[in-house]
Amino acid sequence: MESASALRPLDESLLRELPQLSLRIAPLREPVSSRTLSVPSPLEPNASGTRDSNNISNSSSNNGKIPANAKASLPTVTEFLNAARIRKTELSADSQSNVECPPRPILPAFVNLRALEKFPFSSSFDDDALQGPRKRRRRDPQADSFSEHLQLPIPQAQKEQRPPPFGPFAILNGLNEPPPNAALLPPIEAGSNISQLLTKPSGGDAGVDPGTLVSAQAAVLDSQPAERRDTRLEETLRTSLNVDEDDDRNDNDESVESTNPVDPDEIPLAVREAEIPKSSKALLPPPREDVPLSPKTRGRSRKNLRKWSEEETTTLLRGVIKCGIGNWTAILAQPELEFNQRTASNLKDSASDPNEAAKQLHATLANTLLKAKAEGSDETPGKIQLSHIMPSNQGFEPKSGAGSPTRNPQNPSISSTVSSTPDANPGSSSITQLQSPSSGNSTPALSSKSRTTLASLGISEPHVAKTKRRSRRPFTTAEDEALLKGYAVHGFQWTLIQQDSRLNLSHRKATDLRDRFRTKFPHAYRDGGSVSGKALTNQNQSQELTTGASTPRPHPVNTEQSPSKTYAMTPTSTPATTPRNSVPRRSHAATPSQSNFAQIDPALLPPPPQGFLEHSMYLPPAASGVLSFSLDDGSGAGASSAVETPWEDNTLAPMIWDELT
DNA sequence: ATAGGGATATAC
DNA sequence: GTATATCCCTAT
Repeated sequence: MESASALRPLDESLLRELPQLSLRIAPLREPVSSRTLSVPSPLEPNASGTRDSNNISNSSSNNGKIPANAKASLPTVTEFLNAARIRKTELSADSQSNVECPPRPILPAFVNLRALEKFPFSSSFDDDALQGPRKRRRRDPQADSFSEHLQLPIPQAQKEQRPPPFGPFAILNGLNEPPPNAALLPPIEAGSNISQLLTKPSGGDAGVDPGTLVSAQAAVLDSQPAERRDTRLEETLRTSLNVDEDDDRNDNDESVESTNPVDPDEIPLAVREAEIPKSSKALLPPPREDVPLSPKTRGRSRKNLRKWSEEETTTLLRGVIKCGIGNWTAILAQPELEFNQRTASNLKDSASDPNEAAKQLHATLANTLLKAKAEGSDETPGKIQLSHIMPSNQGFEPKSGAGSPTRNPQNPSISSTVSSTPDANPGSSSITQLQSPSSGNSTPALSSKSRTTLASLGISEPHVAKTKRRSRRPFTTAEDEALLKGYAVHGFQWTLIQQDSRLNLSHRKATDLRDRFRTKFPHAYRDGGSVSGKALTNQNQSQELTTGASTPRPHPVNTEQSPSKTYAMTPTSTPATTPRNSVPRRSHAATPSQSNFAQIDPALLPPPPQGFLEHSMYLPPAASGVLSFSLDDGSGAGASSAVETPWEDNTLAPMIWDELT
C-alpha cells in the first residue's frame, strides 16, 4: 500500500516521459510495457506475483496484494493509452516488445470487464481521470447550503451571541429600560453641547460619539422633568437628523408615520425604532412634541418599549415561518405582514425575548424551526424561507441541485431558491413538491400540535413541510446508462459513481443510485452479478428489470450509441479468477471490483479488452490498436481481430471511457 | 459509506 | 386499490 502510493507518482512520471524515451530508445520501452502489462493482470494475482515481486512494477505488486491501494497505484487509462501507443510504435518498429511482455496475454481477457470494474485498472484510471477534475467534491450541498441559509436555528444561543452592531446601539438599548429615575435623562438644551454636537458635528465637541453623549446626558441631570427632557432631546435629535420633517413631525407621531413615504426598511433602524407605532401610542403617554426621532442619540425612550401584541407576535411567527428566522428584514418586507413600526432589530429581539402573551407562539415557532432544521437538514434554509413566500416560486430541489447544478442539463430545478424555475425540469420534480400538501403527509415533521398551532395562526402549512421530501425524479435512460457504467467501473461503490464526473450523476445521491440499481437490476444487485444487456434495454423501454434478471441474454446485442443500449456488462469474472456469486453483494462494497464483476457469467465476460474498448466506440480504430496494445500487447494485432468479433456482440457500452482520457 | 427496509409519490 | 419507483431513515 504505502509503497504503492509512493510508487505511483513515479510511475506516472515515467509514463509521461516514456513516450519520448521509447521513441528514442527501444530498450527503454520495456519498463513501460512491462508496467502496463503488470498492471492489468489482476486476473491472476498469483501469476502476476512473479512479476510483481520485482522491479517492474509497483503497480503490479499492488494488484495482487491490495485491491484498494492498487487502485491508486494502478495505471490510469491514460497511462494505458500512452503505454499502448508507445508500445504500438515500438511493435511496428520491432517485434521485441512482444517478447518482453509475458503477462500480456492475460491482460486482454481481464481487461475487458473487470478491468473496468474493480481492478486497479479501472479504478486507478478512474481516479486519475476523475481526480483531477472532479476532486471529490464532497457533495454536501445540504450541509453547506443549510448552514449558509439557515439563519435561525439555534435560536437563543445564536441570538444571544450576536453582538450588537454598534457600540452605541448597545448602549442605546440599555437605555430602553425606563430609567429608574426620570430625572436621569439629560435635558437637552438647544444650546447645549449635546445639541450642538448633534446638529453640528463639526462643532467643538464633534469628536464625541453618540454613546458618549448619551451617557453624558444620562449622567447629567437629575433635575429636569422627564417630559421636558424628552422633548428637548427629541427636538434636538430631530433637528440634527430629520431636518426636513420637522414641520410634520412636530405635531404628532401619526402624522409622521402616515406621511412618511420612506420605506420602513430603508429607514435607519435607529430612527424607526425611535418612532412610535400607532398601536404603541395607546400604551405610551403621548408626548406631544416628541416625535420620535433620533436615532442614535437618544436611545429608545420608554416609548420605544412597545410591547408586542399577540397579533404582532403571530405576525412575526408567520414571518419567521415564511422567511426563516434571522431574516428579519425579509419579514418586515412582507407585504402581508404588518408590524407596528417594528424594525428588523425589534423582530429579532422579540423573537428572542417574547413577552408572555407570545411565549407560546414563540415556543411553537422555535419548535417548528428546530424541527425544520433537524429534519430538513438537506434543505437550504433559504429555500424554506422562500418557498412559501413566493407563490410563483414553486419547486426547488433542495440538495441535489446545490451540489452540482451545472452538470446535469436535465436538472434545471437545481436553481437557487430565488430563481423561479418551477418547471424547467421535464421531470416535473419541482411541481411535485408543491403538491405535497394534498397527500397529507406533507408535514409529517411537525407535530400535530405544532401544526395546530400554526393553523390557528392562519398558517396553513409551514414551508418547512414542503421542502421535506425531494421531488420525485424518474431516472432517465441516460442516467441508467451512466449508472451501469458506473457500476461497471466502481461496482457497488455508489458514492464513487455518484462522484464520477464522467457519469454525470452528481445530481443523484449515492443512495438514489443504489436504489435505482436495486430496482432496475435486482438480480445483479442481489447476486452481485452482472447486469444483463437486457436489463438495460428493458430499462430503456420499460422496466422489466425485475423480471429481467430472469432472462439473461447471453449476448446482448448492443447498440452502443443509441439510447437504448444493451449492456452486457456482467461483472463476472473470468472463471478462473473469482469465485462467483457466492460472494454476497456486500463484497462489492468492500471490494466491489472483484466480486461484482467477477461473478458474472463467463460467457459474457470474455470479451477481450480490446474489443471492449474499441467497442466502446469512442476509440477510433487507431485507438483500438492502442488499446489492444495497452490491454494486451502481445496478442497485439492478431488478438485484436479475434477479440473484436466476440465483443461486438456483447456490448459493453457502458465502458466508454473515452471520456476518461 | 452502504445495505436494508419503510414511507411516500406516481402510474395504472 | 395495487404496483412500482423514488426518496428517506436507520443500522452497521
